[in-house]
Amino acid sequence: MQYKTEEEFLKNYDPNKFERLSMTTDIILISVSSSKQDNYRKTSKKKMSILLAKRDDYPYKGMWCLPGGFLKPKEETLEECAKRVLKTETGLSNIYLEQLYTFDDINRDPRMRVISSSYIALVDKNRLDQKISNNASWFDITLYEEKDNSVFITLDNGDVSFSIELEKKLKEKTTDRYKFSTKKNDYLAFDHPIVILTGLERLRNKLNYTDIVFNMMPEYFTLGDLQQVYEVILNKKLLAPAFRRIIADKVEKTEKVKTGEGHRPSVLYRYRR
Amino acid sequence: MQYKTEEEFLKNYDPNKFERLSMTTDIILISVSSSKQDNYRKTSKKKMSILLAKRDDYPYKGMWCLPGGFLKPKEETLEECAKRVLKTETGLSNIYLEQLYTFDDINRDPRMRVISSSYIALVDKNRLDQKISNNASWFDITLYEEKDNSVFITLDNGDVSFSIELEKKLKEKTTDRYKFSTKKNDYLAFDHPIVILTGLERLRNKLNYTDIVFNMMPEYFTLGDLQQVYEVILNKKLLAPAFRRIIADKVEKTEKVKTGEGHRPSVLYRYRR
DNA sequence: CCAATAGTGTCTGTGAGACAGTATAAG
DNA sequence: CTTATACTGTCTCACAGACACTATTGG
Repeated sequence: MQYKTEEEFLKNYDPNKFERLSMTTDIILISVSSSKQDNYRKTSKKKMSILLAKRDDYPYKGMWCLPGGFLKPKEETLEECAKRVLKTETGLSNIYLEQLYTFDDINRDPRMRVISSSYIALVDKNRLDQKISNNASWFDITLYEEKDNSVFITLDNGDVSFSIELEKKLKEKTTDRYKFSTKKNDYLAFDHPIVILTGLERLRNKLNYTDIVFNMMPEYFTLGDLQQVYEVILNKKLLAPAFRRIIADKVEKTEKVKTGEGHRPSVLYRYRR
Repeated sequence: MQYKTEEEFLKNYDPNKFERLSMTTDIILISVSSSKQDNYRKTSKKKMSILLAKRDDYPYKGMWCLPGGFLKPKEETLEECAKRVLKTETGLSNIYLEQLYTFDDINRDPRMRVISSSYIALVDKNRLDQKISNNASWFDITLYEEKDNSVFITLDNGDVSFSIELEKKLKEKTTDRYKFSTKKNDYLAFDHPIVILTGLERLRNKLNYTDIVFNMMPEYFTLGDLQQVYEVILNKKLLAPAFRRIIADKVEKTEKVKTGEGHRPSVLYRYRR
């Protein structure tokens, strides 16, 4: 049928012309936590952690998954959907959010075709430690990569601890994009191991050329703390002088000082916007 | 209702539990073209171009848009959908493809809620110059950015030429992600000006830390050609010695030579995988 | 020979890696 | 005074920017 005007066309448009599907968002909420050491002099060790929720219904009942939810197509954008989920899980609404990737394997959800846009969210854990919803829990996450492209994710929430094995291969010779496939996983639902790995990889990359890290920091922090956050995300030790040179113009010194650590006090800095 | 097993749950699952929507893919097919100069001695000037299709139906009838199509949820992934579209438009099926971003403004399509995952595709234009479908056309694209964050896109297919004005602002203080908004546009359908800009930005970034550029090159090329491709994408002049140092280990010299240019012949190189 | 690009040699400045050294609190 | 971290000075090396220089072709 031919219409004369766009208005007329739209009035007669049948939205069922193309088959439809459901969409969800999955959120990788990342934070860095400190744990006190036994030796009173030593600084606290930092660990990266992500929030996981326990599935209390099928599919993947009893397994852990990234917080997420179905999109309400008439009402919200994907980012708004992600914000809604974050609000439910953490009580907070001003959390850094960034779209990561849209995962769309045909059988990634056994119920039906569901395409999921994943988001990275970064937060300073101290902002919400008591508020998270009771089906969710923080897991310390450790990556270990072998030379043969095996990748191991270890997750530990102090109560449960488990490992997942993935394989990493270059998708094209001419790109940086990796294709991950899960080799051994009895604990994480859906394609979430791959989502998590993709998210951590993005975070690692962005650390070097953005100020993204300050979304995970409190207002006042020492350069030692900041360096430890870098180290735990990049999974390698950095040298203090070089690190300080690099971030020098991103931070500003304050009058405050952090004392009581059993050694020389550390000046508190602030993010310079 | 409670089910005992996942199998039982799935058998009784109602896919209409969550409201559904349509998805599309949009493809930014990018290539670099040469145009002969009047002076026989001069090397050909290179331009970046993208493929646009003319809309022959509402909405946006008569305007230009990125090639794209609706996803068939039961049959294909987004990438397969993009490949299908590319095959129709160019006749080729082995084109570099990479997911860019999922655009999801609620009213981005006047017909109904449509979420679109955009893909970047790179090709050597010589591979397909005669094959493209007849509703599509290559447009040379030029970006011009003013200090006040205005961005101008100029598109020219030799027949039509038009400009679009956008505004660019940082989405968050702590990220590199820009938010674009269209200020003046009478020629490009949907949110495609923003999609294009996002795509070109991604391409520019990736040029520096991947081998992505070789997807746009023929098998044999001179370093001068390669440098010109870099220059047209980065929109700035490069110095030959520095450029050659940087790409030295990505390419390998061949026995072939390009002659007949009115000046010293140039050695042909090949991508070193 | 001329014009234009191809390709190389080398100086210089910047900035990261490395390491040694000084500073300072708690106990 | 010891221990552990905070913080700084400085050497070196790698490498990008810059520029000058040589090489080679078609006309």
